[in-house]
Amino acid sequence: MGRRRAFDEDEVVRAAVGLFGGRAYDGVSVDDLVTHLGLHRNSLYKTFGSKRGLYLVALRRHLADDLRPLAEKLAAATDSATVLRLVSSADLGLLLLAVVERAPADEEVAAEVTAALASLDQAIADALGISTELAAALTAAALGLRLRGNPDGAAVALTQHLDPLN
Amino acid sequence: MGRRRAFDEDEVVRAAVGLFGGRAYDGVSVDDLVTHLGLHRNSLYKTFGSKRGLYLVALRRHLADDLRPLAEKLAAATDSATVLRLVSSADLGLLLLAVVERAPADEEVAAEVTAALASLDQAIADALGISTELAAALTAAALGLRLRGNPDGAAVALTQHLDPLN
DNA sequence: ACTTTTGGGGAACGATCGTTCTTGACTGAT
DNA sequence: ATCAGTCAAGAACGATCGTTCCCCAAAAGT
Repeated sequence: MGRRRAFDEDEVVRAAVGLFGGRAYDGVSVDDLVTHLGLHRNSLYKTFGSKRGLYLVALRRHLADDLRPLAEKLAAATDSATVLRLVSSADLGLLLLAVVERAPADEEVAAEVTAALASLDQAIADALGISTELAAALTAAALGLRLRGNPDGAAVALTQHLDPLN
Repeated sequence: MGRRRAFDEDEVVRAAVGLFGGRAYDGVSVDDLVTHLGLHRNSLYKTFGSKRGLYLVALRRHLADDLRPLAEKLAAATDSATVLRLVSSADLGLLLLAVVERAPADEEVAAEVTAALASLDQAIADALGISTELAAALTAAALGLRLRGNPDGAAVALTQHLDPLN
């Protein structure tokens, strides 16, 4: 019973991932969300409870859609060059912003991204047969490269000076 | 002529570095600034023009006070382990936030942090006698470690698998 | 002593923030 | 045909945002 929704919840969440991944949490207003996601204010609050609620759903979706596939691709990697290339070129804008900007202010976000990064570390450690410490360092290095916009040759130069590791 | 200031501009800017380095730009309100910096609203606007003006001054001060000394310490470094340790343990909270959160929205901030990171790269390249590409990768890796809160053993594990480089 | 200049105190501005309310349109079940 | 329940449209809420105004206090120059 009742009227049918005029918006697709999946599309809305994906679009929210794009918006929140592009600028800071406080830089995205509810007006922005309503305008760009194509749903009404009421529907937003009915469906997600609050702006933060939508953000959390978008973050989890980002991790499920963009991070899990990355971890699966990493499982097939056999050297650190591939790992660095895969991680630093992945679409992880929202994760990066979440780590730097939201996690310090929102412990639910902090728990989410900590677990996500840990699973990334584990995937790398398993794929290359290395320690989780070293895997965590590789993840960190890749995120750092991503953060700097992958300066030309940096990733290549780094892997050229890394041991075969495994 | 005129009345003397009841606040120390240096102290105010340093305190602003601390505030802006602790949470996102939009997460620091003018009320927060006025309360924690110990100067009046009027004085803030008289002295710095706007919240953004104070932010820019604080950012430049952060780079001058915290990044330049780091570059000087780096000049004495002879191996990548020292570089990673120095950079990843430096107090670069504001720089990190600026890169991830403000630079995409404020091109003056973007120019500032790009130049700062480039000078860091150059200092590392000069100290170790390596290419700027590799130095940029080291900077990125150190920032990534810093971003993850320097997980135990990660930096050590990474350097153990790096060539002597030079 | 008087003027001039600058800084601090505090209220207030319009704009925008996230959120909620009211109303009416739509649709499936009775 | 009627009812119950969901959604959309849009105005409006109080709170907070960055910024400005007015007034008086304090100190330097004449």
